Amino acid sequence: MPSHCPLSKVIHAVAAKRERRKQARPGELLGAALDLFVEKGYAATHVEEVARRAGVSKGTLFLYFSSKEELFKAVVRENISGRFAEWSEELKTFEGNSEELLRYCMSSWWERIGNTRASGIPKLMMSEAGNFPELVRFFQKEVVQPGNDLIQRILQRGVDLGELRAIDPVYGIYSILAPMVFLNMWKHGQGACGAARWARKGLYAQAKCAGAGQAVPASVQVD
Amino acid sequence: MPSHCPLSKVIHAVAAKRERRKQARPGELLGAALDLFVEKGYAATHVEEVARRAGVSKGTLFLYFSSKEELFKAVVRENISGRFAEWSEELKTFEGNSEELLRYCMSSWWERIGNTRASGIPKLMMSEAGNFPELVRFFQKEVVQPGNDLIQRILQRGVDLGELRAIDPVYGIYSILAPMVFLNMWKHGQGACGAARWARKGLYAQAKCAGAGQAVPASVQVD
DNA sequence: TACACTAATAACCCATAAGTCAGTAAATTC
DNA sequence: GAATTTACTGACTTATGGGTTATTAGTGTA
Repeated sequence: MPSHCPLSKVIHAVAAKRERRKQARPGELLGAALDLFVEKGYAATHVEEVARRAGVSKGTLFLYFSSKEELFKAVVRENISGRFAEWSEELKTFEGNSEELLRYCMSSWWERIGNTRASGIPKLMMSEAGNFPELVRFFQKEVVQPGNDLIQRILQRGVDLGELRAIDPVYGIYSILAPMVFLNMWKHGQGACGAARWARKGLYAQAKCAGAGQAVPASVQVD
Repeated sequence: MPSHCPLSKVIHAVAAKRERRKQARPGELLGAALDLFVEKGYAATHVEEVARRAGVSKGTLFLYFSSKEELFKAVVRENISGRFAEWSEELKTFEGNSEELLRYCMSSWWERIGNTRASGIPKLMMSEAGNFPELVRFFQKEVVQPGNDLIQRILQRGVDLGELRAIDPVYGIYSILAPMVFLNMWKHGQGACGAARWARKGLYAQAKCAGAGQAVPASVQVD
């Protein structure tokens, strides 16, 4: 390469010139943010890195999201709580008995959240909640509470149809959520630490023992 | 309070004057560090706060520990890996059958680690390992590997005495560790996030189902 | 009381990362 | 094609936190 042609110039020539794509930016930023939050956690993810991965500058990120916290909330809404309305609608019009409905809900949870990048978010919340109380409040209000309500409606529907006995609703919610949350923690804990690897076979056996093996589709590859 | 007597002077008078206690410092610093690491995680714990809680300045902390990383390693050695030698000795001289030995080991693990502040460390490692690979290497070498070896020796002893069949050692180690690690994650995940609270009853049932209910003393209060 | 030794401190340095803003250039309008 | 709008940038500010060091002061000895 001739000396009058510095490397930076070449790189600059290759790199895309600055484009104006107002429509696409938020989605690209949310995608990059989800990747990094799940991979490194909330505190360890830096907004500048998110911006870089989305192909924009840090300033541009703050043009679309007013703070790191708002960025995270938007990620959660896009990937988790935003899905609840859809489910709620499906529940209203579902034809079929309670067993079918429960199977359907578990399957679609797995397809839409459990088996996607978004499944790292609950693990992140459990790991870092102690340091970010505002995020806990948000997550509780936006995810935990609506999720509980949804399950409770499913159970109530079963009771009303005479298909389920009138079990303590709290216990019913636990019974459904425990294996789901558990599988999630499991999935995202394993790579993190050698200690987790100890527990693989044993924990999977426990999950199956508690019924998760049936509830979650066969496509679940815990290993 | 008269104006010639500023508050800072009063506080200074009440605060202990700077004492020279070379013997006591390391222990006090390690204690404070353990508290904060378990409560807030590795990254979110600041050395200055550790020093303050131990009643010294930040400079003094670095007099006894060369870096934050060394401080953390010392905490792990003091509270976890340091105990292994003791156990190893006990194992050599233990009189009794394998069932008694296993029960004894589980009980003493619970007393010395599982039911103490130190039990938060494995949870911390699983949460933050992704961001601190050097700590993972350390933990693997100093805790995971020796722990595995210890259990394997116990199992081998049982096989040699004709009390246990020659099970796949990897599987044997899993079977013993899984419920222990699991209970630990459980214990330290619950306070952190609302999501954890979903799983309480369900997970405890699973732990019991996998045998942890027997292995761990009745004093275990998961709630 | 004087002196030597060293535990302890507080002010400092430096790197990092969240958030800001004045300026730049791509689109759009006339 | 000149004027206007606005998506975008990168250098800046500010705060924080790990680590260093010159100085202070407690303690033991003569």
